[in-house]
Amino acid sequence: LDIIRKLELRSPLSTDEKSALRATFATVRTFDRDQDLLTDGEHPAFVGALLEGFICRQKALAAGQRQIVSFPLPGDIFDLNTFVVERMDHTVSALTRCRVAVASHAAVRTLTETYPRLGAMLWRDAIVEGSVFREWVVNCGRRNARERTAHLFCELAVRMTEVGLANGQSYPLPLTQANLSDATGLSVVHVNRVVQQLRADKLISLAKGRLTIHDWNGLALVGGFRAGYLHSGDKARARWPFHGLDQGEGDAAA
Amino acid sequence: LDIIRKLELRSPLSTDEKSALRATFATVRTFDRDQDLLTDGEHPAFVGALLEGFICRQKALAAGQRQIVSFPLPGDIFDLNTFVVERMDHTVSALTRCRVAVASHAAVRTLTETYPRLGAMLWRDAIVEGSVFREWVVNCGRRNARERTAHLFCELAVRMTEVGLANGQSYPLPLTQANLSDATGLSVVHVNRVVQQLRADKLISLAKGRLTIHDWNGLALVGGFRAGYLHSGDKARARWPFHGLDQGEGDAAA
DNA sequence: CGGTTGTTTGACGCAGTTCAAGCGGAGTGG
DNA sequence: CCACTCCGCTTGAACTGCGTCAAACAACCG
Repeated sequence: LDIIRKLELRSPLSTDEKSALRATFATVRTFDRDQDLLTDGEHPAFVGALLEGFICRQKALAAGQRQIVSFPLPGDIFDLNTFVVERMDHTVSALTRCRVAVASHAAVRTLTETYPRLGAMLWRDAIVEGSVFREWVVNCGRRNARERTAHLFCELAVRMTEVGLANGQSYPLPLTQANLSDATGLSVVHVNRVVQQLRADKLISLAKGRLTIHDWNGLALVGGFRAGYLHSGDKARARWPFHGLDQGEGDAAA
Repeated sequence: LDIIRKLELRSPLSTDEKSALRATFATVRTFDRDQDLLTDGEHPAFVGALLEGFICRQKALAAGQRQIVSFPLPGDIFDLNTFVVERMDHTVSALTRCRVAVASHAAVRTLTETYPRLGAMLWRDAIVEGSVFREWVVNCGRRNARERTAHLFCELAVRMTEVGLANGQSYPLPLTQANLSDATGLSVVHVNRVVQQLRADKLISLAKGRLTIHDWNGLALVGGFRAGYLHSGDKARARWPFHGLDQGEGDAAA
C-alpha cells in the first residue's frame, strides 16, 4: 500500500499500524481517465488514497476554463478536508486511469483514534499541501511562462522522487499539454512553445508520458525552484499537538 | 479577544473555554508597518492571533518581486502550521501597525488538550485557509486583471463581514496599490488602472483606506465570485476526527 | 482507413508591463 | 507657517509576452 510507503519515509511504522492501515483502506476502486473522483459541491462518501495513476484537483470557471491547483501523487490522501468541511470546494479528476484505496469516514476515524500517531502523520501531509498551494499562487502570480513550467517540473520531480516513482533523472508524466496549461494558467499553444524551448535548451525531454531532466541545476535556476516549501527533509514531528493522547518532545516557550 | 468572536460565529463557547483562551493568549505584541512577524525559514517561538491591523503572508522571489498569498484577518491564527512543520516557508508581514495576541506552543498545546473542541475549531480554520489558497491559484492563473481585483475585493468583503469588521457596504482596506499588485500578481500601474475602471463603473470606491462596494452583484459577477470556498455557512463540525477524545455525530459509511 | 485526440507551427492582436514623469497629501524641520 | 521631501497615486507612451485563431501534422484506435 502506497500510503504506508509514503508515511514510512518520515518515520517507521509498527506492524500493527501497517496492518491497520491496510485493513482500513482495503477496498480499491478504479477510475477511468476524465472521470471525476470527487465533484465540487458534494460531500463525499469516502476518503480516498491514490494508489497509482495521475489525478488533479481542479476548479472550473464560468467560461469553461479550468485551473488545476495540485497533483496529488500516489500515497496521498486527497480528501481529508471533508472531515472538517461540509462540501468539496473543488473537483478531483482522473487524468489517467487510476486506482484508489477507499475507506469510510467512520473507518478512518476509528483508525486514527486507535493509532493517533497515524492521524498526526496524515494531517501533517494536509498541512504541507497547504504550503504547496501557496507556492502555486506565487508560480501563477509572479513567474513567466518559462519559469512556471520549469518550476512545475521541478516540484513534481522532487515529489515523485520522494515517493519512489522517479527513476534517476526521469519520472512518468502522462499529462497532455492541455493539462499542463491548466496547471500553469497558460494557453495550450504557449505551453507547447515553452516546452520546446526547454527541450532546445537541453534542460528536459518530454515524450511518451515521461519527463527527463537533463540539467537539474539549470532547470531549478530557470524555475526559481527552492524545495524548502515541500518540507521533505524536515524531521518527523510525529506528535500531533491537538489530541492530548500521547507525550513527546515539546517546542518550548515564548 | 477576537479569536473568541470568530470562533463563536460557528458554535458558542462555554465560559470555561473563553477564559482559557483569554488566559492562553494573554500577551499582546505590537508590530509596526513593514515589520515581519515571522520570517521565511525560521521556526517561530510563538503562536500568534491577529487582533487588529492588516497583515499578509508573502513569498519573495529572487528578482525582488513579492507575491502575497493571503491576508489573515483579525481573529485568525496565522502560524498554526509551525506545530507540524519545522520551518516557515513564507514570511508574515505587517501592512499596517497591528496588534497580535501571542502564546507559546506549549501553552496552546495545553489549551487544546484541555479543550479538544477548541483545537478542532482552530484547525478547521487552517483547513479552510487551504481552500482560500486554492481559490487564489485560480485567481492568479485564470482570471484577467479586472476579474482578479474584483474577486479579491469580494473575498475580503465576505471575510471582513464574517468577523464583524465590515460596515454595511464598506470595510477598512488600508493597503497601498503596491500591496494590491503583490496580491494579484499585477503591476502597480495596472492595478491603478483597473481600480479606476471599477470606480468608473460605479462598482466600488476606494479611498482613505476604506473600500465601499456600491454594487455587490455587479462586482461578484465581474470577479466570478462564488463564496462557497470560504465555507462560511457550513454548519459547525466541532468534532475533530483526529483525537478520539469526544463523541459526536458521524458522517457514516461508504 | 477514417475519425479522434494531441502536438506543432505561423500570423496577428491585445492585455498587461515597463519606463517616465507629474501630482497631491502627510510628515518634518527650519 | 512655509519649504522640502517622501510616498503613494495617476497618467501617458511604447513595448512585449502571451493569447487567439487557424491549419497542418502525427499518433492512436476501432
